[in-house]
Amino acid sequence: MKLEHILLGVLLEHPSTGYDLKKFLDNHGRFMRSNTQMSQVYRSLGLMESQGLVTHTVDRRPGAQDAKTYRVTDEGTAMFLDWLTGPYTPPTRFQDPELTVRLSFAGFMGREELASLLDVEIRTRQDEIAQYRQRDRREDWDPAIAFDEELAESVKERLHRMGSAGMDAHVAALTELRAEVRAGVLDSAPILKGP
Amino acid sequence: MKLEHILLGVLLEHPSTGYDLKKFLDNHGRFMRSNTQMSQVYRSLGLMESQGLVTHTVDRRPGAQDAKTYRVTDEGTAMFLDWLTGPYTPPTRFQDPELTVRLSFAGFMGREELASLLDVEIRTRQDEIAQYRQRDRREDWDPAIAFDEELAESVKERLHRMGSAGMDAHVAALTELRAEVRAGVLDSAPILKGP
DNA sequence: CAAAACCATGACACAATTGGAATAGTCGGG
DNA sequence: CCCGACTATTCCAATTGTGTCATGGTTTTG
Repeated sequence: MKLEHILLGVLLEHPSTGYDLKKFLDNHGRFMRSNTQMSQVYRSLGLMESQGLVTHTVDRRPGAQDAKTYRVTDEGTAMFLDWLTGPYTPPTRFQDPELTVRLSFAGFMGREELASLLDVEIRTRQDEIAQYRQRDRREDWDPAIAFDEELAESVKERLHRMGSAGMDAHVAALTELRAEVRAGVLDSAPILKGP
Repeated sequence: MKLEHILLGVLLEHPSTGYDLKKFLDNHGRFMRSNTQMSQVYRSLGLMESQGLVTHTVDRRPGAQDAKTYRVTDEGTAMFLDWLTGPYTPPTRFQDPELTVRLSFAGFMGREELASLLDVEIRTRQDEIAQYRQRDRREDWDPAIAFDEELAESVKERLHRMGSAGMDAHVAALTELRAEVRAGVLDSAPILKGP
């Protein structure tokens, strides 16, 4: 996951200062990325500005330090959209934030794009489930130092169950979402926007 | 997650070649780390060897490329154990592999160590749950480009539910495991090792 | 009132990691 | 005969991680 993409997406929703972005990453955005430092945010922002992806305007705060509000340029928007709707290669670990990040910016996608993104993910994980359905241990080892085999076995067993259950839940939730989106694609155009 | 630690742990269970390690990371170890490249494995191995954490013996394969079998040295073992039983700082994202990796090597830990590792994780996540129990949206924005608000909302809603449910399941599973381990601590010493 | 926490930016630096491509050769199977 | 598995290694650019230093105002809270 590139920090760049996250930042662009957030800035597209509303222009912010570096500090705001950092706060976002610590709160709402905490599922997108672990442990982001201030310096990373500022560095990334500076870099992106030098590449013409964002610009800033100075926000004078009388008595306090000036704040810089960043917004995305047209090139930045293009680059973000290219990434967002571009090819998605599911990471090995389904828990990795790749998909979550993209889904967080679903508002910038078309429904078909979203649907096909979900399809790719779901297919991938279903294949994995099929492939690794049965817990395939590898028995043969001889650890060189003290090793509590009983403990190791029971922890691994549970880890495996946690993983499987997690993957199942993941697929189930995405499948539901996909169904919703598919339904939306078919009859959302004529649907009115609510009360 | 340092690749180094994973590699040391795996090598402690049984000596392997770089190629074997890569295969492990793609199969059994796929929950520990995404998309590991050959080059990373070999580089890491080389580095560790230069630091005296591992050594290799050449495994001559007549006609084909020699294979190098790596094993962990005493320093390597010490360093691994230091890390494994050392302080654990839960990452922001509970889905991050930090804990999984440590748990995968539970066989090298004592039961008390394992129990306290679990305690740290469980406490951390419970606090997070308490803190972010209610979905706190941030309504105020004005996206600069086309934005499907309805879609965004429904995806975010589901993402949030997936996250919460995942976290709950995580905590529940770890709590069960902890209970097992605690029970084990109390009456495992006198327990006999089986038939 | 004093300490802590929040608001705000940004340079600099080094280590470490990532992701990818390129290179080279054997062996077994279809 | 071609392809995939097996085995190893090197190089590079780009990112990340982490941390430090520097600066100084405002708000909350004990």
